[in-house]
Amino acid sequence: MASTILSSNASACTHGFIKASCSDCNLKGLCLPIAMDIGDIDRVDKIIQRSRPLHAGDHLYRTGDVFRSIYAVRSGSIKTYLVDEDGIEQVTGFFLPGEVLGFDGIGTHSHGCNVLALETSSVCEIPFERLEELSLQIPTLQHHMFQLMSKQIESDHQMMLTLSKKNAEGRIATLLLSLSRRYARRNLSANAMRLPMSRMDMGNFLGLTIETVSRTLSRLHKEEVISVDGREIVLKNHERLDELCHQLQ
Amino acid sequence: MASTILSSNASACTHGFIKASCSDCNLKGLCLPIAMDIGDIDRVDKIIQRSRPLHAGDHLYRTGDVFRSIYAVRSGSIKTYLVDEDGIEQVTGFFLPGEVLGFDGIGTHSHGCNVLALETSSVCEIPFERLEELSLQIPTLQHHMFQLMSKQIESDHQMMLTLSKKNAEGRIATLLLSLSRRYARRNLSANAMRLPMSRMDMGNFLGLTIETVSRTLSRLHKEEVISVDGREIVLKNHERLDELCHQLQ
DNA sequence: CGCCCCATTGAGACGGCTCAACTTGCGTGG
DNA sequence: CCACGCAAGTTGAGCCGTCTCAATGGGGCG
Repeated sequence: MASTILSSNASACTHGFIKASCSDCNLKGLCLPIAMDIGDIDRVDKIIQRSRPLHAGDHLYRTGDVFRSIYAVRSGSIKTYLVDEDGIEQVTGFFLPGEVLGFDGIGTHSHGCNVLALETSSVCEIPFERLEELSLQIPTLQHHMFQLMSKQIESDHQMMLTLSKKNAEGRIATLLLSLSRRYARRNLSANAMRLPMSRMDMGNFLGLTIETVSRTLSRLHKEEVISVDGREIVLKNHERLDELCHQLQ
Repeated sequence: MASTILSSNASACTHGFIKASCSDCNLKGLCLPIAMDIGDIDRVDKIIQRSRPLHAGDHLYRTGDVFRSIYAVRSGSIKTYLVDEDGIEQVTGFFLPGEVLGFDGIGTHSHGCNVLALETSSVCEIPFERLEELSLQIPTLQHHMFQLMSKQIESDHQMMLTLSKKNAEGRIATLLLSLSRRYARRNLSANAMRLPMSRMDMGNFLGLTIETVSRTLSRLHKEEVISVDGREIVLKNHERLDELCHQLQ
């Protein structure tokens, strides 16, 4: 509950999408380089388009849409997912405020996945051609773009390890700790949180059925490692969760 | 067998690591942008370091090494893998001639994975700081870098789908078709190939045990979808492999 | 030859999936 | 206001695919 209040405060101050600017944004250390100087921040700020909020279930873009922009999440939460030829879906990531998405599709000029808001969310749209031009002029910005993409690749590789080697408990624990760390980075509680996604989305992302997700959360609750009430989660034993992360198969 | 000869010919003409240059290299359309003009290719060529070949089992770099360069494979084959705190390994990719690796570690300034030659291989080392400088001057080069990283991200996401949703046959079929397409791009046979990796590496990459890999290959052989003789593989029924790729769980 | 590594094959165990029943919360409409 | 339907989540029982453990075969090399 506490975290809900905090996060709606946080979004309140970024929701004013007429006046908002990067230099005022409390997320700027996350999506832009910390070391970037104020003049350069303003140059980036000028190309960014702040649109009205997305509602839960709204698509930001879909597979095959022309690639024009990347996006920074300002408030809410976003999931990205693939749909293959047979309609099989794979959730490929969850994105929280301060995180940047949309790097798929630079290669082919059309987006390679679907992107959807899990709750009311707002994003900053960054037209990619203009960002490229600016990156030619601002070396730290070019470097920052490489960094963001590099981190995405590293985290995708960690996910491959999770999917390939861990059992159900390890996968759930890994996701919970990842969310916890990402909330903490924004000075929100590392322990109490409201999950932005359904059991279905968690299971899909982690390669598990919703029944297994549900059973695993119940077991962790019974063992007092976490406490679960619907989407409200409290992490009660980080050490134990860490151990579970390294559990195999 | 035929493919072995072809590929050793291909490496013969790139192995001359004293005179080799990007403009002579028959892989240049793969690792450098096709549209790049000759003068710019020469500027890239000047910063590239061509070192002596790696032998099977040699590491190109290891987790924690200072990040200085990215690498283009000229001949042979390379695997990248993570090792987590408990020593669990996860193979995160195989790289063939013309493919570029090493994008991990831009963010943290130290490499996030281990990289090892599966057979005698040679690589072009591209010092990253100088590449960044050049990218500021050559817009197509900057764009190409973004494209390469974007494609890496997209293929990692496909891998997440494979690991999360497909059964053993689907995973094997997906890997075989991926290798086949990548050989074909270099004008090698799309059907007959020699696998560069052991069953162990295949299994590790695909989240399967070597026993399951072996059994699955044997079954596909018996059903005449492929023919297997150790590491020599012939794809005999691409359509059936395609079907298997979409098989679930 | 004997050793080691890699691969293959078989038998049994087990984790997560499938199917199914039930609960809970929420929005709609009588 | 309650009845109803619907979506999301929980829980149980049984099944199945892959893992584990173990034995065996073959190729390269000292």
